[in-house]
Amino acid sequence: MSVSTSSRRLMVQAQAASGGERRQRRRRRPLLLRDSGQVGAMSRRMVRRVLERNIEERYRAGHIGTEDALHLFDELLQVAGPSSTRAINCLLYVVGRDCPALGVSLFNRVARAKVPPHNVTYSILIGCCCHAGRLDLGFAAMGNIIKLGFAAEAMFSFSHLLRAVCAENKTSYAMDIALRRMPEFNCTPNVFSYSILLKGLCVEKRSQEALELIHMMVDAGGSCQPNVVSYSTVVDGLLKEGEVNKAYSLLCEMLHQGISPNVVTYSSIIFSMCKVQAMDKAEEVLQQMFDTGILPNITTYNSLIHGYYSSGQCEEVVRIFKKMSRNGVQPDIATYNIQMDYLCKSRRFAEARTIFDSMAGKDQKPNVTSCSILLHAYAMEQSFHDMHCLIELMVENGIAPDHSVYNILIVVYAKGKMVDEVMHIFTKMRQQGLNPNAANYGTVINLQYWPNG
DNA sequence: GTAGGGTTAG
Repeated sequence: MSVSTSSRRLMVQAQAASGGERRQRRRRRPLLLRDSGQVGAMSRRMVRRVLERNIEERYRAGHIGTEDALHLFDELLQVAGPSSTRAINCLLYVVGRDCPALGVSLFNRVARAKVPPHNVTYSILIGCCCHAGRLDLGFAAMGNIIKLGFAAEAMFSFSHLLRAVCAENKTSYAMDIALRRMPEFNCTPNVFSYSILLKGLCVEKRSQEALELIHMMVDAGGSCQPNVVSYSTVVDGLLKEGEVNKAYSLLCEMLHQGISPNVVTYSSIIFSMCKVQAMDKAEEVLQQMFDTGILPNITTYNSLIHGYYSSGQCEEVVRIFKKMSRNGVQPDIATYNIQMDYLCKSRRFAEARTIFDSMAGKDQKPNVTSCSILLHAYAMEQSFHDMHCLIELMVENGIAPDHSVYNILIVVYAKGKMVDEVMHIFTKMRQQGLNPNAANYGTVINLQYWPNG
């Protein structure tokens, strides 16, 4: 399957999403070439060089937004030549980061221009395909990389694919790609590739295999030794599966290798302790962090806040908030969501709504999780009017429903034996590119609802 | 241009 042909639908979607942006962009004056007469006066090559240098400098300084990148892309493509690859990569990366589907469509324009394909350009393209949920296009692009003879240097492209394959819970397949196929192309997996596999195994609750893989890395004794990310990933996986002793042994192995735990390692340990409401132990680890000069961040504090709420120790939550404030750590969206969830579970819906409404003012716009928490509360109360208003608010603010939101709606409709509505939810999910998950099917089965039964 | 920790549904 060729990328340019099979991504046509994606391009149409991207262009529709940008609201005919391209037409508007053409009408705007160029950012750098203020007078088209200048183009005639200066040589094409000189214009190109100025533009390329400007783009690269602004990119390095982090001064290019998506809109700017789109305008600069139009300008650069008019004069682009073989030297433009680096500047084009900067622009593709910026656009693809915000709107991956648009990144794919820009790549197709690059492919038609007189700019030779480059390994980095392809890796950005593959990243866009994967983020747009089009792994098929990502693999098609990898086919092109192999044909062009870039495979040996395609580490970044492989990383994108490995991550996307693992995200589909197909870590065994990702392992086959990394450990068998990549070496066949003389592309040896690096510590990033291994970390992706380790994380994939842990997510699939195969942390024992992750442990074996990390030991395999050590035993191989090559240049690809596990680092703090690899170890923290597996320690986290083991703890989440309740393998506390194995996690502790691995931490000792890490220290023995001369690798010190960092804020992520500590936060992961604190999270596991909070999860089982071992708050005293979590506080001991927190103190150990301070003693070793590693400062907790908002993720660390959120675990503690959640732990104290779950164990009904609200006064301790107040203490943690004060401690956070003293240490200059601001609450983030997850903090507010944890608070809202606690309030909703205590049936204090109005207070939860107050937090929800105040979030935007605190520069923390509610996300799909915030909406899901509130929607669930309304569903429990059978407040259909509030549910309806909240869904409208989500649409207005461009917050796409996720599995959780749909599940709440499935429960509501299934409880009311509203067969057509339940089927409609499943259809809507698929239209949005969301496959109903085990929880969604489980909901229907648990409610003894069966469309043809 | 690639990797790790926290919040929601059943």
